Amino acid sequence: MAATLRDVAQRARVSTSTVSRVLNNISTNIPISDETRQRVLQAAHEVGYKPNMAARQLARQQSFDLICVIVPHASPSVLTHPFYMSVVQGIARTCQQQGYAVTLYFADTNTPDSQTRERDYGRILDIPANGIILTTTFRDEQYVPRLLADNIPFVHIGHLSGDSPPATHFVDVDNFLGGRLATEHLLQKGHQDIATITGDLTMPAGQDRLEGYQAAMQQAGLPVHPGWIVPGTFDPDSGYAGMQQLLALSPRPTAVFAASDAMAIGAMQAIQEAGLTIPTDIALVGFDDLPQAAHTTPPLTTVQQPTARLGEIAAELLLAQVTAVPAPPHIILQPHLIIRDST
Amino acid sequence: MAATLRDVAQRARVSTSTVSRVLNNISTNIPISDETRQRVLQAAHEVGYKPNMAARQLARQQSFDLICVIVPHASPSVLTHPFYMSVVQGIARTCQQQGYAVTLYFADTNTPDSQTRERDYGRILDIPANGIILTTTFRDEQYVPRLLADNIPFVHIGHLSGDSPPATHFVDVDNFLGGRLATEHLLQKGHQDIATITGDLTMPAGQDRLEGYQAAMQQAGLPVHPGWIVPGTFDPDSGYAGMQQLLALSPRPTAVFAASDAMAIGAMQAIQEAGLTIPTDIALVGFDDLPQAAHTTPPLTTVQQPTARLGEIAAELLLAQVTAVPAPPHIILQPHLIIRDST
DNA sequence: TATCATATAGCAATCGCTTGCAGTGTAGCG
DNA sequence: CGCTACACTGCAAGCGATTGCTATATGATA
Repeated sequence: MAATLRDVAQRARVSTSTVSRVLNNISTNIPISDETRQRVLQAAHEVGYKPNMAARQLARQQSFDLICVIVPHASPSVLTHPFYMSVVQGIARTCQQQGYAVTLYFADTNTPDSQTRERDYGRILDIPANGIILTTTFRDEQYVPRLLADNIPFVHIGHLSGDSPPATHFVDVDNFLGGRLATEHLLQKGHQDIATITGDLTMPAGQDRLEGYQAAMQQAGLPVHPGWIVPGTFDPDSGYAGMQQLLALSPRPTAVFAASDAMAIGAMQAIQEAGLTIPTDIALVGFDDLPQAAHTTPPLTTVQQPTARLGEIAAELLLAQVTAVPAPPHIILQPHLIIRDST
Repeated sequence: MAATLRDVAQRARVSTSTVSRVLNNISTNIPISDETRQRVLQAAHEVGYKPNMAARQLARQQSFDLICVIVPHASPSVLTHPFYMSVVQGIARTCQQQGYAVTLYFADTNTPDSQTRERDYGRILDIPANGIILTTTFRDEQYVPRLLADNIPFVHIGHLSGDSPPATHFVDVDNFLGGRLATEHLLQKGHQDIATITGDLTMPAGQDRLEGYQAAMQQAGLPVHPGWIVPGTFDPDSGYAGMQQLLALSPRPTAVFAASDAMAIGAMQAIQEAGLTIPTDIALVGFDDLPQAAHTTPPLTTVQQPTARLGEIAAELLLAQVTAVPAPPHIILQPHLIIRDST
């Protein structure tokens, strides 16, 4: 229903060529009289002309390659965003280098009813993208089969839970290893009574980090007091609450592994409010290496995820798929420990 | 040079229609023999076929509307990102609601030579966007005149320095007011010896916040000791360094207004390392209300910018422009003070 | 007055893909 | 054996904008 060049041309009583030339300002060296120009501009404005980008691209022989990144549009948990920003930046850098533009689609994760999902999925398909990157913590089991069926290239950052023979291309970090590294570091510091505040256990990342913790404890031959595993949600508030719960315990654990920096920061607050000091009274390890982790008091020991690299690799895998270049179906990145003063 | 449908068709010895139908899988209910399907798939793979999205969009009569957001690709200052993330989210929400997709272009701000700029500008124009949003702290005086000349709809978040009769559409927050609010709050708390760590003074935001501080001091009839204005860069390290500089002063200021939360956090570190406490020894106000500001010890009093709103309004102004709907050329948003425990 | 340069504007082909409709071959049915 | 039905495949007309080339005024010049 949108007005086309022809509509404008008819209204201005000129040809479409003329309209095109006017609207593109001074594209060629063909001169156009001021009077005609005004008439065209006027007409274009009157019919509310908006160029059809697809047609323009086609005619101009410009290529136009887009990668669509699906990110969660979660209003509350703002603190988790540096992760996405960094991943997106990694994706964008790689894509831009190869001449692809990147579009972000914020999918509604707050109301995960199937209707909303359906709407989001439709809108995503309306985006003329060559490929799609699904970001982590996206419980999109609903999307995956359809993308597969629709034959649309995509890769997933983070992998699906029960996806043992992985049908999809993905890149992920080894969260299990991360949890183990954090715990082993605490063990090396001589701690035995090590508690953990877990992430969202419905997500593989949360689950895997917990299992890493458990594996390290078990390997050290140490028992895990049942009260030492307190569930969190990755958010600072849950870290705060979880820590208060741990502080009430007796004997009190001497060290805590928080499955996210956000929770670690919340935990710090709780510890300091209780008049205890870090790391003397309680040692603390986080996970993520958020930018602010280096600027807490004391600076936080944490497990660093190569977030930008995650994005870069996701983009590389996807572009390989899009251009039919052989590439491994999935890659798992190793996190590593950043030792600061909280342990 | 890319392979087209016709190339595939010739290779597979079928018509383009058949190829199209195969590649779109099961689009219509027209059946295709398995043998043909295989042959087509094979051929497509061999010539490395990649669909031309523009042509597809055009033929399918799908509209395809894009808004391009230019954001700085600054490797070092990761801490400033929550701002952009929030702004982008505001933009995306609004755009998506109106059926526009959003693409991010990370422009290189690290090497601001004109060659890089030129390359970036060209690439941006290659993106088939209906309009462009330039984010703040972008010193893009180079872009603006060209966008104007090329007749491309755009709005700027934050305004250009010497742009008194504003030629461009923009949305901004009142940084001057923000600086004044912060300082006045400190004055109300009874402080007289108030120092400030400024932002990057080459940016309007940095300059305006400083002027707000100065205005408040002057209005209170208080002198500003020359050493009390220490220059920073918005980054935490500069806050740390700036604070050390202030701590060495005697008499020492009793309150500090840091022109960004990031710097405030750096300053906190310096204060606590010096064995002083906040707010008893030194009161501290930040600017931005980063997510982590609520989780520092003590929680940081700060000036909140309506970042998401900034993005929303930028998008609204742009879409109005794109669709030729009348709208004000620019809007200025009011920041407000969030009082926590650091004052 | 004839010729020619110049300024404007239009014609029509083209970009690569989709899709309604028509065409062909084969099998099944009476 | 003739005819209908079905399974496939191809033809060709668009989709909306761009642009090289041609056509028409208009005035200047010889």
